[in-house]
Amino acid sequence: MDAFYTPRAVAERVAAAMPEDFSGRVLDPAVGAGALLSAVQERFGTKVSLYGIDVDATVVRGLRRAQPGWVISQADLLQNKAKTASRAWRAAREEIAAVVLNPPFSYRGNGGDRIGYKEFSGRVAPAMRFLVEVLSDLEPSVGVYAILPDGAVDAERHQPLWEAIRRRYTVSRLERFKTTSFHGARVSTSLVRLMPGDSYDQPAVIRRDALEPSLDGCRCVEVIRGRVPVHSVRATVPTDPLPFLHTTNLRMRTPDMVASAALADEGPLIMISRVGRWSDPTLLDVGRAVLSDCLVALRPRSRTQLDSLQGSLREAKANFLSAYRGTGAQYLTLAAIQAQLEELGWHTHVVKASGSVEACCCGDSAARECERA
DNA sequence: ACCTCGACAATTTGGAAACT
DNA sequence: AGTTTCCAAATTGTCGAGGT
Repeated sequence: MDAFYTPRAVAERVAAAMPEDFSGRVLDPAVGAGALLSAVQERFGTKVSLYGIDVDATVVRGLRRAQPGWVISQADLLQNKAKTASRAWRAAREEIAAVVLNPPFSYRGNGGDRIGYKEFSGRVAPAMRFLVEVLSDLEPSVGVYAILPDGAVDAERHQPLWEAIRRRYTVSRLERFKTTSFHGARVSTSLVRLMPGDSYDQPAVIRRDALEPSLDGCRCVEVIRGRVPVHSVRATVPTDPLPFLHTTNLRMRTPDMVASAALADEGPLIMISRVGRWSDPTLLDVGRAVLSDCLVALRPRSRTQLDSLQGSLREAKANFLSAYRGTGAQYLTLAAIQAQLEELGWHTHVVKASGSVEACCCGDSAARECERA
């Protein structure tokens, strides 16, 4: 299990987020060195009683010695039996005012544990599993204050779970911490508050499929996620070489690698970086090239559209900048790219990399425009 | 001869307490 | 702080056995 304990400065922000007149029981189910509870104690003094749980027996022993006034239990929060048997958890079930939480983030890839919470069921990152453990068994009257990796907050596959949580809690992201806030790691995290009571009066996110398609002339654009990882290009010498384009080439302009023509996409393409940071869209105006899996290419239908698409992208720069998400490296999902483009009045059509150019996806009247263009 | 199902392979896609 | 690499689950494609 990872042990990235909460730095003092972060813990203080968590305590500061709690209401001024707060009092009652506070539980930290992943207490570690006790930084969060210490900060709460410093702010609220004798108005609070403090409970902690940790899986690490050494940590628990140390904390019990250092804080004789706290109730500290040793248990694995993800083991139902051990959890429910622990003194701290039982006390919290009886009555709890607030839960403070800095769960383990440790996670790579798209996996995670399959969990259920109310109407949600699916795979989630460990941090979310910790949060759900709390929510499914405890009813903190004031709320939950959790430090979560941005990936857990923003990941597409966690949205149905957040939806289920929002039905019962008002969820707010109170603060984004600096990526350097945790010692020995660079990670994007946020302070998220869950207050009992649903948050459905908050402005809902506009769903893409709820938007009216704009049919004023053809504004079709194909969205292509590159499919070739850099390492696979380095490992092979193609017999039919075409330029290989990677995020590094967006600024350098001149491709410095080649890959097999079988993997190439037909131009003209406007390329944006899927992973990394937004840089001005780069136009590849002639011929074909192979796209790295860190790039997304936009392919409009005609030269006039090419210009107007570039204009749209320039205009929407700020929106694209804020659409990048992630705990570590920032990235755009295909859905996020589509949402941005649709907002600008483009019809998007995700097509496979190195496939053939597909038929126009507009409505009938606009399709005729396309053919003329 | 044709359809269905399931195992396995290949590709696609989101994502990373990362890397430089 | 900005960026690079490439992983692993999810999804899609395919192939053959067995049923109709």
